[in-house]
Amino acid sequence: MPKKARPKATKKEFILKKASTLFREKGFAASSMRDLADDVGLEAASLYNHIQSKSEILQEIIFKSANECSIQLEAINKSKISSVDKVESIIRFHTQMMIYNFDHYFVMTHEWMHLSEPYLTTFITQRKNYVQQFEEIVNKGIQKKEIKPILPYVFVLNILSAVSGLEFWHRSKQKTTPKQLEDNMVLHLITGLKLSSKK
Amino acid sequence: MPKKARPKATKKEFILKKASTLFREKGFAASSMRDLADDVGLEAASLYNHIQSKSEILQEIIFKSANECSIQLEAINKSKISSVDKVESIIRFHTQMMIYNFDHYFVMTHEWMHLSEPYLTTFITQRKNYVQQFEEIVNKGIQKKEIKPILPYVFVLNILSAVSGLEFWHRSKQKTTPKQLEDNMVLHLITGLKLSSKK
DNA sequence: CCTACCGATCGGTAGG
DNA sequence: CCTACCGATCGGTAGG
Repeated sequence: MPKKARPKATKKEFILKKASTLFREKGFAASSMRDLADDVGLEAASLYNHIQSKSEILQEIIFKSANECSIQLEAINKSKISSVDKVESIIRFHTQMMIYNFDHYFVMTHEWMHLSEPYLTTFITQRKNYVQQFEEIVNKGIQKKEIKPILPYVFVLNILSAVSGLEFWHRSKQKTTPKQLEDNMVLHLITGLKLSSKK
Repeated sequence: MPKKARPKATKKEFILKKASTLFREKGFAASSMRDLADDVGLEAASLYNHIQSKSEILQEIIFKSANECSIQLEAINKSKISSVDKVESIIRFHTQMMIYNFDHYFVMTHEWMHLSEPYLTTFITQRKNYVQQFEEIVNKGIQKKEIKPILPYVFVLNILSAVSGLEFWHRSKQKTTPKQLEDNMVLHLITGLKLSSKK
């Protein structure tokens, strides 16, 4: 018989999952540990056998998504495809994150400001690096005449926030498949709206 | 001598302005009335001579922006211009809202879920109508072959959330003029990213 | 994992 | 517009 079984990992993940849904719906500050305990099916005090603090929960939710984003961008950036195709890959990747890790992704994009130090600074730095790396891809595309001369950060921020706005879709009846959604995101954000470009 | 002077209107507006900045920075739930009182330069209790409750402040901030959006959309919709030009007008209008009424607009898009009833229901209904009206413009453009066959709500939500993502720009050094920003928003969201459309 | 409880802080009121 | 204060709720701990 081992000294300690460890069902904690599983239970902790369950708590994190419930917390990510709760934080998305009510926001971090308006969510109490008693709310969370109700969702999990425990008394509030019992949560502290699995997690250290309310802050820790937010940190784990946010950095799980943030690190995945960073890793994916790195991988896309290294691949030998055109700049436009890299941008397309990033749009598809973010759209998928939003669809399949909705709560985590949403909490990352909307609640990061409630991180405590030093995590807040870490996150801001990580995000800044992410945006710069993305901008660099756009810049190279402009130099190679693949991409029109647009302000790179406008394009980058438009994409990142357009994706996080898909919450509406997610809440709604989902009459569209994830694939359709992804294709339409690419269609709009890369080729624009106009049918003929006579102007 | 009149029975009552009325400096209240001015003071209340000052409180609302301070509150909109505070709510944008910390979120509604994490902002206390003591925080707000500090910013305004009063004791917390004294705020209640000018406003009725914390909820009321949020309501006034949000519906001021929401009503302005609804009125503007109505006006644009009635004007005799092409569908694409209507969409462009809406993009420019929202970008301007974000630039010049940053705090109010941001609080509307990020904190509306903290409205209490019946205001919450009113807001959700108003927003739904707004999106539907916008979608209708896109739909007509598709029928008239001005706009490519895209899912209208994808396009509409992309635009609305892209604008609210410009917070980053707003916080930054603003090396771009508002006019440049507006033009780039239109450039991206209407004509896309690609230089040549050979594909 | 629960009961019992802590000090701190919350939105808001009484009274002047 | 302030002092003084209210009941409620917060994140978290002690002890078993």
